[in-house]
Amino acid sequence: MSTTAADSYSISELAREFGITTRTIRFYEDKGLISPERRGQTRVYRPEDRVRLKLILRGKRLGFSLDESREIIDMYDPAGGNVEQLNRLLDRIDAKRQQLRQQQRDIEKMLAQLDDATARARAALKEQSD
DNA sequence: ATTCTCACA
DNA sequence: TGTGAGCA
Repeated sequence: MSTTAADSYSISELAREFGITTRTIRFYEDKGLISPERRGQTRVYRPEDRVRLKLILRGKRLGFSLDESREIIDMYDPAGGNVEQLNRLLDRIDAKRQQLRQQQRDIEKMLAQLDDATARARAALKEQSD
């Protein structure tokens, strides 16, 4: 393992590992999703910070906002089975699914309107040639 | 190389 | 939701 010391990571190590910029990691901290320790001025990330970062990225892939991800991640209880957290996650996924379906309906309506506009424009052109 | 702040999309 | 610049 390329660890610096007692299971800690630097911001650049995490950035490299997850394919994001150090800027992004500091941004997440600013939004309250991660709270690394400080050794003087520099941030020292522990394994649990690394896990949180991984969960943030996972939430992003699922289409969750940082606020949504934070709400879910903050419920994680290292002890216990995290029943409440998992139920919250299921609720959020359900809401996201409904949101996507609504967007899907909206897109279909817009496509239909474009079809309509196309038909009208073509009809108008045809009258020119007649 | 790291931190912070301000501006910007 | 991030990024870039300029500073210390």
